[in-house]
Amino acid sequence: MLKAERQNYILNKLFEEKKVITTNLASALDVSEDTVRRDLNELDHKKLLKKVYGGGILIPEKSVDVFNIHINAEEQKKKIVTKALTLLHDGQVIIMSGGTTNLVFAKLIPEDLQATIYTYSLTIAMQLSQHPNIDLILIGGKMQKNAMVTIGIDVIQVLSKIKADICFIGASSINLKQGLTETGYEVSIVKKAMIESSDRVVSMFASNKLNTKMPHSVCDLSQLDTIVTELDPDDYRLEDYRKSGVFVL
Amino acid sequence: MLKAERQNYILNKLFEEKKVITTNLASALDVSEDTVRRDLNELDHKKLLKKVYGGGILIPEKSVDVFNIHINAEEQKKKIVTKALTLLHDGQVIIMSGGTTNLVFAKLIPEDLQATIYTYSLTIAMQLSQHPNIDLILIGGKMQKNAMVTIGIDVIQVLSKIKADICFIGASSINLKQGLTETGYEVSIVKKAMIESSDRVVSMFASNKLNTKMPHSVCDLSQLDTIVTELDPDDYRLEDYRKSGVFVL
DNA sequence: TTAAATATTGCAAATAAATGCGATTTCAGC
DNA sequence: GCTGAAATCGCATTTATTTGCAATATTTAA
Repeated sequence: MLKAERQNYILNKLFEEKKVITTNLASALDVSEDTVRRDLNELDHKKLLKKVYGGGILIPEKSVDVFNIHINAEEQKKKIVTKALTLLHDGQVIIMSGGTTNLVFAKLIPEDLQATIYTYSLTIAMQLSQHPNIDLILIGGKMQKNAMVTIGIDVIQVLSKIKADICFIGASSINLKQGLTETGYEVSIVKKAMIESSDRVVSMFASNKLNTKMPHSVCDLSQLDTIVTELDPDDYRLEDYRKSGVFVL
Repeated sequence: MLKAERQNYILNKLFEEKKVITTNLASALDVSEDTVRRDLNELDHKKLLKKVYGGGILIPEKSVDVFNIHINAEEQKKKIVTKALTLLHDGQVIIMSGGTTNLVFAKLIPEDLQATIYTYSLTIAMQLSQHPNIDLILIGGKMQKNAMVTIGIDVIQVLSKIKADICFIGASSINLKQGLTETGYEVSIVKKAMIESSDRVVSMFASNKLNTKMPHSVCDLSQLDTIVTELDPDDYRLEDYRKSGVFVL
């Protein structure tokens, strides 16, 4: 029997029975336990099973990964969004875009805030569903899969009917001349609509987004009311933005 | 029994019952209490549970982590939904309700299926966003927070405009006289709308839902085309359902 | 085809892990 | 602070794994 055959047998057995036992395999395959262990080690190394003391088990589901959202530079983001918490008040109608910065923001929204929040981001909606006092409306539409947000005409339509007090908008890129810009066309359109529907527009982003540019325009700097970064508002890198009239938090 | 299996058992028990008792586990697993304690210590150390005097409990923050979805009796559900996979075909327009059974279904939908899927469940939408060939539309509306689904007039309105080939509908309860019934009024309304919009109605559920009843009616048995349980279609417990004309898979 | 290089396998000894038991300590609740 | 239940500790036993090594088998290149 070929080694490959043997390993196939082991994997089949594993799928059938959810586990394999070293000693059983050894006698079933009529090879020594050492050989079986070596096979198990190889398969484990190839991530085809998980070797455990006494045998092997199925690899713990990898498809649940969708729900395992990784937040880059979480500490920095916490610093940013904490500043923005002061902008929240009871009774507000709020629109939130997607992105992990907004997700961190959502996590830190105080338990007792009573507000209505619209979002088209699935992750943000899931996070906010933890807040008992928030009236949460998820804006539906076609899913933009990688970003876990809805996009398209349906989203625009809903947004056009809202009148919000404030919106929190993530940013791919910002610079003095073009203002906010986005990688994707569809997202840029949705963000435009968000801005249209909001009395006050707040954008939160890390300072490395400053003075960068993406293909699709969202809005001028003049349409932003407040920007929030991890920098001190007096930082020289923000000077030009302050001068342009936007409030720097 | 492998140590890994045992620890899995403990974790499952924990998610199901929110706590585990050392002595109970010892007798259920037929090992000494010391072994159980050692397992609990390991799991505690891996932050998979919190060991307390007398047993273990869910980790306080983990249990409120919205993104950590626990699927009860996953194996049973896999068995159910695997049967239903045969109902899928390229080009279909599909509506899916929420629930963990449908979530398991979503996970098992083949990579290469080309279809349009409508859902108002955030978890299902997130799961399906893994599938490159599925056109995914999330139906927006007010969030029903505990279930992670949208509900209300907006959902009904969108559903009323769809014409789907097939819908997959979870079930809280089913019995011969009242048909499908639900715990919540709002969800029952949404499910009614789903059924209205679909040519074919499929309900998947575990056999323990058979012959139970909840306050809010969804539909008669006659409106269901197919039901899928983990039982053999010939099982005597399904006999009356078969006789009523519904197809039992 | 043959010889050297390489890979696979089984064995034995050494090592490590898992488990249960008794003695002792800690804990929760009165 | 007392008491019984639960946890910890140390230890012995069992069981599984690792490692080095030698015997085969398989591949590679001349």
